[in-house]
Amino acid sequence: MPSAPDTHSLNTLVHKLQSIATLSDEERQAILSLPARTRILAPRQDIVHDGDKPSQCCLILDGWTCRYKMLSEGRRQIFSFHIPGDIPDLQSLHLHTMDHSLGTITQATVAYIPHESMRELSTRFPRIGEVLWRDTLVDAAIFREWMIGMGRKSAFGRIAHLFCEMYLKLEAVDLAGDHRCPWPITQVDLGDALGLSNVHTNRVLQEMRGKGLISLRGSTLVIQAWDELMRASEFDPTYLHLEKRAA
Amino acid sequence: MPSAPDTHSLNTLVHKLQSIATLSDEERQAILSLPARTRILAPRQDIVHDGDKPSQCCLILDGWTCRYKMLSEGRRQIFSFHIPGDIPDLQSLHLHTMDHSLGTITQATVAYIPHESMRELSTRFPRIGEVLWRDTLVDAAIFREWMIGMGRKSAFGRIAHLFCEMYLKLEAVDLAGDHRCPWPITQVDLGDALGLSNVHTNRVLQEMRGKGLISLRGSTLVIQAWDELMRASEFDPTYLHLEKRAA
DNA sequence: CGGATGCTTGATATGGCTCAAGGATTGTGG
DNA sequence: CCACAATCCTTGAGCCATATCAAGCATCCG
Repeated sequence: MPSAPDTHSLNTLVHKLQSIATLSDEERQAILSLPARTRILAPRQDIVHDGDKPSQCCLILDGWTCRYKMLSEGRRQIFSFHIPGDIPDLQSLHLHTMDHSLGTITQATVAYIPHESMRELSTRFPRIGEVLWRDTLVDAAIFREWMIGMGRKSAFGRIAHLFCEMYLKLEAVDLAGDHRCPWPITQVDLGDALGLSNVHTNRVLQEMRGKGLISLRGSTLVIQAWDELMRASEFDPTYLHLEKRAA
Repeated sequence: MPSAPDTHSLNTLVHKLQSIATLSDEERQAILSLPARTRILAPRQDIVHDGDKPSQCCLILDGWTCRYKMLSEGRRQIFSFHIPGDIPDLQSLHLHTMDHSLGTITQATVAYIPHESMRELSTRFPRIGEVLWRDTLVDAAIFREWMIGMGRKSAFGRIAHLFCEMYLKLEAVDLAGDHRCPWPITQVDLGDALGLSNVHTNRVLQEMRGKGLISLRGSTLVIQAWDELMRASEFDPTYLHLEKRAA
């Protein structure tokens, strides 16, 4: 019996999970046979809204999404950016009411997987349950790292740190390499993620460009001075808990 | 066969888990038969250190602890405060290297439970595994809420929000009531948790006292104006995902 | 009673915010 | 392929919330 072709949409998930853990052939097959309904969503569109009680989770196949919460007077906090392979609302499996929203940044292709199927899978293959749990724990580790930035780092350090983080996350699922990656995040989004105003975000980015540390044009980020950005932002990738590191 | 007396140290855990989920008698019994080695630790002492690879987790029976990370030049970020019933390093079950430290705030009594026993328990009682997973998800929800504070709220709002949060967490395990709770957190700790200097923390606390919103003396916090603090900090307890709410 | 720890105060400095406007890109419909 | 709208980026000026530095005071505990 031939295995599913590499274009199978759930391969995206297998690939991602293998970046943070090891799976057996049997487990891989089990994941690939999950039921999934695929949809294409426009940019800046909500997938799940604060207060919802979802009965499915959402696997990102293409495009970027973010989790965020709106406050009074139009203030917004973005908690995380998500890329293909991520299940940004995996937590809804065990926290039944959403305490924040999930929306697209770019146009995005997503696969909806019923909670019921995820639960069955975790019961039949406890190891997969553990890996999914692990994924939500890595999410939490990233939250903590953002807290360090917002609590104790300069705007420069926060932005540099996020560049390093997203680059490694993209690289782990083969969406980046050579210190170059897609960057569809606007300066307003970036500010809302890092607790900065758009004006200040803009000025720091110009400083980075001026010093030749990065180039950021046409939705592509090039990290020209990786070591310098890492040093300046006190970036240590341990918290990403990546299992396999690129060469 | 009589059930374990209420003084059984693992009752602390059962009590806490029942504040965020429902357990059957059988599950309760299974938790109570976990093996645990109990120790008393001095204040300001590390329990697990950044970089460790623990083989057990640590249930708080008495006292307060916090998770934190040290940065260059003595800067520190505290990620969370933990109280009796919490297992602050539960994540080490699936993230094998600690990316931060766990230490005591006050003198504390802790019970060490081997990872192996936790894994067995989760396998024999998948429902308990789910509840533990859920607990780590609530942790992450609290991280997100702190991110909102540090990214988008004033010092006043952050402190007020933390007061509301800790009061409800303590109340959920019967350690607070009547808008009064223990508060062993120094002003330096509070600043390190919320991304503030100790000087500014002090001034905001005085403002709160001056306005008659709180009283904070001798390690006891009294929230005199609950509604006002909730309003000013945009506090909405949904993110704590408490199952049973006090009357 | 003395040392340690934590709290309070004043003075000064600054990183980042707000407001406001103009310029550059990008995507879209004709 | 152009024109226009929408979105995003950039710039300047002024200000404020919070940081830093430095010292003295209060409280707790052995």
